[in-house]
Amino acid sequence: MKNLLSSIKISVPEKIFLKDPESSDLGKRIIEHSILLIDEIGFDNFTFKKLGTKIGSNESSIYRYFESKHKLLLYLTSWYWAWIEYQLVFSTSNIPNPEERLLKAIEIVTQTIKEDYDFSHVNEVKLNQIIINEYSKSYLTKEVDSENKEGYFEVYKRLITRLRDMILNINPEYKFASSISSTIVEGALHQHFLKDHFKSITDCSEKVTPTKFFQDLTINAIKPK
Amino acid sequence: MKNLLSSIKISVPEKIFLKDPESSDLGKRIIEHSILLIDEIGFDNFTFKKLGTKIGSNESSIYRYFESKHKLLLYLTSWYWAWIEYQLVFSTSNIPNPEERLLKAIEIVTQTIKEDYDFSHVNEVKLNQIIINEYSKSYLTKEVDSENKEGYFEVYKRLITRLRDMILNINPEYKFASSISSTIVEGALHQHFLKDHFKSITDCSEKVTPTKFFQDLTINAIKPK
DNA sequence: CAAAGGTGATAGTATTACTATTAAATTCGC
DNA sequence: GCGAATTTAATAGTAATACTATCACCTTTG
Repeated sequence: MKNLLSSIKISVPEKIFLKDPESSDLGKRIIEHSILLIDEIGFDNFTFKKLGTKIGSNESSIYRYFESKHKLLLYLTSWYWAWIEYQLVFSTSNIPNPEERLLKAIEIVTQTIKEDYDFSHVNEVKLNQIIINEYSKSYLTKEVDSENKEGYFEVYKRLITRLRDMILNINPEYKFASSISSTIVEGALHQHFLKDHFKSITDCSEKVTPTKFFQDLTINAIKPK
Repeated sequence: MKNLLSSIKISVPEKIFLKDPESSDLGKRIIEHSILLIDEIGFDNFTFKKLGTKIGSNESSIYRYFESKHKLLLYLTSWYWAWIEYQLVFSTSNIPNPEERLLKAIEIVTQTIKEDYDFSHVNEVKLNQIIINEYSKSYLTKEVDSENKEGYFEVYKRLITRLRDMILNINPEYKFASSISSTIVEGALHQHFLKDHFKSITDCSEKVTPTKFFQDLTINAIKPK
């Protein structure tokens, strides 16, 4: 898996960046260190000036790649979901049993990333933490609708659509296939957050994973009555 | 209901404010118009200066009530959840059947507020919209843990605990009572957001409510096998 | 070898999220 | 009803943010 992943290129909607960060050394350093810095100080406290200092480069140079820190967040989140989508497609394609396939898919979208896949300059463990802590901020804005039209959330929506199709494949009569899919993906991030900060309102922990919870929930919900 | 609600006082953790906004005319205007303004321009674009202009008062006067706009958001969200909790307790107390009671509780926490209850100076319809669009921002910060210790999220956690207890009352063996409760509350906000901005990944609409989805989901999940 | 593109350095702007100080208005205790 | 205390308003000021603009240098490429 590791080797295969290192050789493919994750593709992110082009309009998100001004200049493709994959196209230069500076661009890759921006991605690499923005992940480390956002994980460290949080997106709210993150600035291009601080990032410039970290990578020994200039604020103005970073603006040549991303027109704002918000666009950089959109880039990182799109990259993450594209990476998850790749894993999902790859690891479910050879499972013939629809229920088994769905369980695997739920595992992929709800698990904590524990291992750094060393996908070039991206630290996936820390990126996963950023998604848990900051993903909502990428769409909870007054500009969602226009940014959605620009296609900035395509990857995320496509991932949820794939999950939905696997559910409908098991039970085409289930009325809430889209809603349960979006609930699984968003809800898993939330449960991960709760187990780190609000333990009293989750059953999830190191032993009981969000994966188990959502697998159980989904199987019971979609079974024909 | 309306009359009853107008006569009780919703109580918010004291440490959230510097001076109780309920204690003065200016305080009430701050609450009233902050709801209108945040709903209008979004929390990110909201400033005390703009609010001051709206209410014909001064920025510095608002700082006497709240030490930051973040604290004001915590106040509004605590107020909202306390109000929901009150409705929950009130409207389930006389339902003897545990399953019926749970279904009612899910209805309360997942419904859209469509009617302005005219609870003094609070516009509940717009406050509900603010919760949908901004609630996550109140806890997705680097300061969650210390603010949690201060008790700023008590009301929210208590509400989820109440839901959990109703579920355990039906099936004490169900392993994920806390997780499903937090998923219902958070997930309902998310589904409301999706139906307004990302229609393709939800089944919810004007006709199919998040309430129906979560009632169906929960009943199937918690039934003893 | 010259032109083009990429990067770095510096400066500047409007706005934000506050703090501090003082003055004016209002309310309260007696 | 008056003086004291509290509340509010007005002004000014600060450090940081989220950029934009300009220019110089350095490298790559045709």
